[in-house]
Amino acid sequence: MNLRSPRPGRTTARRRDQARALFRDGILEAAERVFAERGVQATRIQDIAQRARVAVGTVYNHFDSKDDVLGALIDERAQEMVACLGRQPDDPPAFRPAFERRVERVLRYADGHRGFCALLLAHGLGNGQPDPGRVLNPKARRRVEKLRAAWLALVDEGQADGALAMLERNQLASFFGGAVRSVILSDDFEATPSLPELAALVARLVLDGAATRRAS
Amino acid sequence: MNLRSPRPGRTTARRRDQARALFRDGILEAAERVFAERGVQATRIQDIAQRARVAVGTVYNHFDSKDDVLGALIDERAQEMVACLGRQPDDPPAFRPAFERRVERVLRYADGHRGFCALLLAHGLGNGQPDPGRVLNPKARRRVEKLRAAWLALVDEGQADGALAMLERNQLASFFGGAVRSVILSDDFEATPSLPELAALVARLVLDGAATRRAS
Amino acid sequence: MNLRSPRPGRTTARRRDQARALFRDGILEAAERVFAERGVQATRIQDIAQRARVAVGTVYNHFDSKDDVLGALIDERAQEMVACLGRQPDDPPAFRPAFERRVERVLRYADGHRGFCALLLAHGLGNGQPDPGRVLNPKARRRVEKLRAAWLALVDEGQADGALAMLERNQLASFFGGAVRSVILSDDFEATPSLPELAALVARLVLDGAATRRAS
Amino acid sequence: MNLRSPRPGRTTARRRDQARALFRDGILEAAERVFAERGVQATRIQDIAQRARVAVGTVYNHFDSKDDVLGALIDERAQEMVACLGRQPDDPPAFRPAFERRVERVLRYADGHRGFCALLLAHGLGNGQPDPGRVLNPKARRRVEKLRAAWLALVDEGQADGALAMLERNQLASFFGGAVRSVILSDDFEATPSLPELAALVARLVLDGAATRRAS
DNA sequence: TATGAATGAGCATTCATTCAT
DNA sequence: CATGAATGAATGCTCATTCAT
Repeated sequence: MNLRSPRPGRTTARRRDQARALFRDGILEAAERVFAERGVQATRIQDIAQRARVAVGTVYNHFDSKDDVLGALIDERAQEMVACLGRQPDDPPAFRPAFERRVERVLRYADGHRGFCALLLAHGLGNGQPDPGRVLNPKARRRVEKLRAAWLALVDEGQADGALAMLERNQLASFFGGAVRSVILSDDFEATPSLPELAALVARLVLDGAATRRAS
Repeated sequence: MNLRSPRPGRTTARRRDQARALFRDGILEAAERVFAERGVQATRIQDIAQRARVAVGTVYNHFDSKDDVLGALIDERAQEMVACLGRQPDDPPAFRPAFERRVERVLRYADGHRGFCALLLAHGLGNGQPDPGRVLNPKARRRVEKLRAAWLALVDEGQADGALAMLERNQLASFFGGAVRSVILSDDFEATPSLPELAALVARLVLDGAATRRAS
Repeated sequence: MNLRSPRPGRTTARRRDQARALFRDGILEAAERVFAERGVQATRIQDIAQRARVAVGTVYNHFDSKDDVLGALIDERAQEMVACLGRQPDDPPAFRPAFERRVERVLRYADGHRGFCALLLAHGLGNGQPDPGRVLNPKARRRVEKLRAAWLALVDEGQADGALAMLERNQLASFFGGAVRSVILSDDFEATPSLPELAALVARLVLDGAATRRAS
Repeated sequence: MNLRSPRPGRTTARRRDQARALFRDGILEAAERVFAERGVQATRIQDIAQRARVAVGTVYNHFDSKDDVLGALIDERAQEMVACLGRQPDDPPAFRPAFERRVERVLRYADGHRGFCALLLAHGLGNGQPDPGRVLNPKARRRVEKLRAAWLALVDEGQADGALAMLERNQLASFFGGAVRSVILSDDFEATPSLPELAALVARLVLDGAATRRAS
């Protein structure tokens, strides 16, 4: 029963795994685009397959179901966004400039994945609220908790630093996430030349508010 | 063929119109709930009909299609929200307290229609951004422009008053809308005892920011 | 239980019957038009009602069902066509000129009811064949047997007269009916100025054939 | 993503195409029967699928819609009927015997597809008249123009040959088509033993008429 | 009796998923 | 493993018929 194909050598196996990964990534990338264009529910597996230049069956060779594709996509992308949001070694020590840098990284990431971010944030994922409309299955929802946690960690850091008012941390996290979401979704986002400037704007709005600064 | 029996008296006609309106409102209310629970796409006409204790065909006697139900719902509810957002005669003259009052009205409205607000805002309608995922048809999208306009009007008022910084008005409108959305969607929303307090929180965050106020 | 409305006098009753008949005829006339325009199956009761400027329920006050409307229509119109087809007192005694007169009457009738004739004949009713497609219910089919019988009677008469070859009578009846049907449905029918000429053409084709007459 | 496995060999591809064609033909054949039995409008896609021993979805893998099935059916069958109607190499040179042969071929074809012919001719397609009742969509109607053209060509041929009287060609084509239709639909059609005899009858009726031949 | 809104069975069509090749 | 046609449950919408007014 096992005579037919001698166990492939390491090299062969690795090559095969690479091929698998290529297919998988291709499908995810295609899914990201089509989801962004048409919306999750309106996207048919066939659309994803076509965009990935792959047969329908192939999608099912790599994912269990349509929901699984979405789950994997969120999983992967959320992880990347969490990385952007986290403090990095060369970030300035003070909260505010570090905050700007982190927001800037998020914006830069969103620049290449606006479609995904639109979806992710439109579903309330950007700030951890419940998912209105249950578009996501429970599995996928659990996966975005990491993102919510990242926002909370940021808030905690700011409060520990003394830079943020001691308001309820969930409220603050939502407020921050919502502000970033607003900017990403704004029509100006694509047109704006400078990401650092945009990050500074977010920081100013979020930290100092929109009111005119009282003299004195 | 024009042998019609004498047209029904005014009273009869009025009563019939009232019955019509009752059915229509019942369907809309049912739709609002089911949409909120299951999401627009996942909601079947039959679900709406069942919830409204009405036959499927009856839904189609009052609306052209599923999309039309959503459109009418948005139309009606958006109008109400716009009314909340507008300045009213007995609002205080100064911008900030008036702003709090207006936000409070929005929150109070959202309290009874959280499902709708979740949907409306989840689709980016709260601040006029493009609709990621095309869940709404163009007709419905046009209808929420009124809501966007209401936010813009509020911003303009604040800037004219000198209370708001002269930042880009679209950005500010998005920022305000996003903040309110965050609060409404937050888990704490239902638990919170006092709407005025919540409105004050929103106003503080949005106008003064989340940073600790520097002494001096 | 019967005190309420004293039995109406004869005059009242007659007037009411007249009104009933008006409604009934109006509906039938409307049905004839709509059936002809859209086809039987594609016609909705509501279409008939609208055309008759009557409520849907009214149609059901006069007919049992959609099929019943069609049945009554066929019944009435077939009777009229049978009358056209029958020999009348002032028809010439010889078969051929009488035949022309009878065909002319049919054509004249069809001129005002082309829609009905198209339908009737399209369903094989003009010459008694079975109804391909079972568009008609058995009841209605039985009703058009009268029309088939009229054609057969005409054939019998011709054969008794010695004017028609002794071919199978059903075949001949179908042949005659088909020829008339062809003319009625032809695009030229409406354009043709003279009905007698057209009747003569039918007679010539049907009796003498389309071949060039051999000199001799 | 273009990592396709080597495309299947020619043999495989051909076999697959054959399978496709088998399904398609099976569906068309099933449709022909069910359409004939129940009528086009009364036939549900599910009926066709069941008769073809195929799933509903499979019908839609081969055709766009119910109308498309009818269109394809007409397209295919009309083409075959046109072939029967056309002059063939070994047809006798003289018009009348050739005409008989051609009619005989049509009758022979109709013998195996009486259902289709009933439908086709019931819709006035046998001789090009307008379609009473709009049962066919425009696409399908265009497809039967070929059949009408074939009848017209036959008439032209006969007139050029001097065998047919110089009556209006459309009228003659309708007359010929109607006569053949009458025979096919007649109850005797199935019972008749000899197709050549039937063809001769049609020819006699159509060319020489039904009148008794006057002695000299 | 006329009216017209309510009803719900019925049907065309879609699309996630399977599986033979 | 890739492929893509087959599958059939699911769903939006229609329309003949009923019935309270």
